[in-house]
Amino acid sequence: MKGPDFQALLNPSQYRAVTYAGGPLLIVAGAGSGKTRTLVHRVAWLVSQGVNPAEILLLTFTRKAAQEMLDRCARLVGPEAGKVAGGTFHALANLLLRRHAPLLGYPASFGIMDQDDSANMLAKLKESLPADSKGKKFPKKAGLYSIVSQAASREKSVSEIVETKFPHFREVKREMEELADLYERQKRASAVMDFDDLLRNLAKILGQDEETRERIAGRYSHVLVDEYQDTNPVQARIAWQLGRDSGRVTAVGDEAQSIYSFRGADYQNILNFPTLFPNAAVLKLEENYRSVQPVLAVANAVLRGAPASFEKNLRAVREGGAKPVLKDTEDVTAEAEFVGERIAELLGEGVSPTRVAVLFRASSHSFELEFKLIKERIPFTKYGGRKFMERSHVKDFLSFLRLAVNPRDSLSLARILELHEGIGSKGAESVAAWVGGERENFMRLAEAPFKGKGKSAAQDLQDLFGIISRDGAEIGNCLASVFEYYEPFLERLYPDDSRERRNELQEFLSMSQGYGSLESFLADLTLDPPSDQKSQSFRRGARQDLTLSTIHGAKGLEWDYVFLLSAVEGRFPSSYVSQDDEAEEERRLLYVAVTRAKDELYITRPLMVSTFEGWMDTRLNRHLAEVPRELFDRLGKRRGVPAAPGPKPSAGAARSRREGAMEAAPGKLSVDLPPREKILELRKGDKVTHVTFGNGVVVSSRDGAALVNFDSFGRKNIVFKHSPHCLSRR
DNA sequence: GTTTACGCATCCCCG
DNA sequence: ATGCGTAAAC
Repeated sequence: MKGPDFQALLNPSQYRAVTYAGGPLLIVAGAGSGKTRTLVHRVAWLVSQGVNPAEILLLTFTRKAAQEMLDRCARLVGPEAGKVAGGTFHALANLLLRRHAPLLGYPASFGIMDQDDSANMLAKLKESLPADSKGKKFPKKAGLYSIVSQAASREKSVSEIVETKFPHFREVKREMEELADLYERQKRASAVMDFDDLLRNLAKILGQDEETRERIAGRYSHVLVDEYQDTNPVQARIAWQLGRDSGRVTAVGDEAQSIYSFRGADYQNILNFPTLFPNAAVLKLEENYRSVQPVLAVANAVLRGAPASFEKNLRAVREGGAKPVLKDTEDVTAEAEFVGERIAELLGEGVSPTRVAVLFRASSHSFELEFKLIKERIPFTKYGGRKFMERSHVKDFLSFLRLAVNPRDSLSLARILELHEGIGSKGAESVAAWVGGERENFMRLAEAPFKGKGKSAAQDLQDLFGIISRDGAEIGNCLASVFEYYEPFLERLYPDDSRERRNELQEFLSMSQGYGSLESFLADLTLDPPSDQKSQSFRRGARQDLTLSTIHGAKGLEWDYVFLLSAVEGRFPSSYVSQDDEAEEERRLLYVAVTRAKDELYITRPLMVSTFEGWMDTRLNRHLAEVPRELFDRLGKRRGVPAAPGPKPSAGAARSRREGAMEAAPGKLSVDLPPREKILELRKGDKVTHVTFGNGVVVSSRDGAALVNFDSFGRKNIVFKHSPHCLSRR
């Protein structure tokens, strides 16, 4: 087969990597060095060399990334590239386990739990721990999940994780072990796997059954792994199990961009690649095509203080360009003003919104900006939220479907039962226990020990499941039946916005088009959840908008103009950071953020932020503080700025508090809290007026916020410490 | 003993 | 807005 002229399309180091014909290969690719390009061309090159595309396995971080790469491949070598097996480790595991899970005693129709499910199961199991552990300080459910999952994905014991990562929960180490044990058992009894199980169980099969391993590994003559720095030890093991026979393994990554340790990723993986695969070649890509030199200078300065690794030396190919701007603003409102204004300016100059992105550490950091953008009527799309699948009506709805596929899924059963009036957690538990994970029992649910008011649910449920868990039931019919059954619950549970929620559920009908089985539809929904529909303001054509994204969500992407919000201690790095390794991860995160920018980079720093304790002075992000000041253009360095002019109606209220401008230089700054009496002090029963909601009565209040029962809007929580003028006593 | 209602705190990144 | 813990209602 004749392929494209690779030599002409690539620089010499990329070309070497693309056409490397030996054994294991590690491509250490600095930010913007054409990593994806190289990987895409390598796949294309393999195909052009006559390798059967179906024998190429391309493992990526997200499903979308795989799809995009294969599309690009197809443009190089034709539709053949579509036969390449591409996807995430989890998707691969799902695929293989559907066939091989019975080796581990799982039915092929096992369910998949998302993080929320896992956390809920753990929280429920916590209740059943022996009595002597009651009263001790336990992690909350998110913490439970984090501990158990980190243990699984790092191949460590729960005790070890507690000792090293959660030392403050050392007293309940034994209980955590016990809990993890119960969790394993319940998952098995329910025939469900969590995200870690998918990987672990695949690794287990590949490890314990040599014949199966050889057969599976034999299917793939070439294995390529993208974003290798964000693999966890189990994933590295899988790569090894699949690739060690042929030795034809290519890993691509950049240890400086490893930002997923909270998920068990370990950048040691990439450092250890040459050990895992002896005689691996290590090739580096060090030319940066993306950013102008001044942006890269900041990026390199951020990395300077990092522990040594592969010693890359990133060189900017592009010359010229402006220094990144480091902008001090009074507070987050002023920050949003500044960013919003600058974006409006850019768009006014004719810059396409798709060339602009705003990045931040945490989703909530963009709230003020979202306000501002809506006010300015600038459409944006926010990435990084995955709320949709977490909404309770979505979980309710999916529980029906899961149960239809997998009658052993007692968690889903309990969730459904508890929807009904008169059935609470105890009632649900006793019914679930009666079913005992037996399909026959499940199919005659009406005979289960329902009590009191709950009895009326029994027959209806049995009828429903009689329809939807029949073999060969049409997906569309199943969805419609569940929809019909669930609709009355929507009305009862969410009287305020049942319409909207109904519409969201309706989306499932179209989403399910093209799926052959309910099982594969559910697996896809869990492994590749649709993003939050509500976060897309003005809901217009998909990729037309300005991008708002978490830094994590911006991984691998680039824009001409990049804004980074709130680069201050407590927000970024987040206040969670306590250990050195966590701080180092924040450094890499900053590096990722900075290297997303091609032409212009703006970093903003609100000098004050409000926390639950009140207004606090901020310090610059510690890693930015290490960067020589002369590498930045320092706009708005507030030296002797006069007091803000008189009381402006809106933002002025927050602003005028800070009369006597702050010096931006580091050091101790006086906390400039507003005089006490300026904050409205409210108590229960006070009559108030709100600019938007009109008259109401205070139900309860704490510092700077109040729950108010409005005459015509009902109950609302008003946080007025940011905007005191909104609410007044009458 | 269970369920439900209500007040209260919390709200980071993701397959 | 959502979820958790506690108090009132069933």
